Amino acid sequence: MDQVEIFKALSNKTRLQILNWLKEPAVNFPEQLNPDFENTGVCVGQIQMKAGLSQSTISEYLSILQRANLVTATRVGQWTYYKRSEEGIKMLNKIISTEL
Amino acid sequence: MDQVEIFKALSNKTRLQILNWLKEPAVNFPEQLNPDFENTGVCVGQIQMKAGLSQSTISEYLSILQRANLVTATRVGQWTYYKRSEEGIKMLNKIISTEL
DNA sequence: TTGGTATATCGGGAAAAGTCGATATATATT
DNA sequence: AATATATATCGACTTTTCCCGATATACCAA
Repeated sequence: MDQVEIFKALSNKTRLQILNWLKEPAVNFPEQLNPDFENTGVCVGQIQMKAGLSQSTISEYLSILQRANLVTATRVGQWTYYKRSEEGIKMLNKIISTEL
Repeated sequence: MDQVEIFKALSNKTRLQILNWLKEPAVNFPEQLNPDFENTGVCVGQIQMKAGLSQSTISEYLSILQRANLVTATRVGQWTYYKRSEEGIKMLNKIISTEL
């Protein structure tokens, strides 16, 4: 993954917020229906409602974050659950402290 | 300073390269004339030549990096010397490990 | 299989970023 | 004061990003 792409993914207020919200799903998405969402993540619709942007935009943003390895996606039935990729974020930390 | 602006500053290959080159000025800018450049930094012209983009573009890029607190500038005579702001970069590390 | 819901993808218009050449400004030299 | 050099700023054009609505796809339930 290209460093530039990672930083581009982070160059947007909404995408940074999403990453932050996913730190504490239970706090930020109290209306979550999926009982296992702490493990699986939060579905697109919930994130979209909280962000207040269109469905297509949020879907797009989530895939940008995914391509940058900042989140992972799990499809369960008709829902796609997204959660932070702590591994990818750790990698980013390493990049910044060594390569930057 | 807005986080988004910092990440935008880093979302460009040339700007990332500049930041890297400035880690080792003596290695990357051997034709440097200023005898004190290890302290003061490297002047715009040298960076421009190495990057191979126009003078105006590099001047612009350096001020983008400066606004993001990733480099500092010192004017000496007709030259402006730029160097990494290790402090700003440390701050970025903190942002990423705590706020992201 | 028909319809309903969740997400992804496509096409597009507006705004921002990339990049240039030309010009302006600041400084130094004569 | 006149000229030369280094850098900054301006105006313009192209490419990319932002964000939308419309449509397609995937899955589920009756």
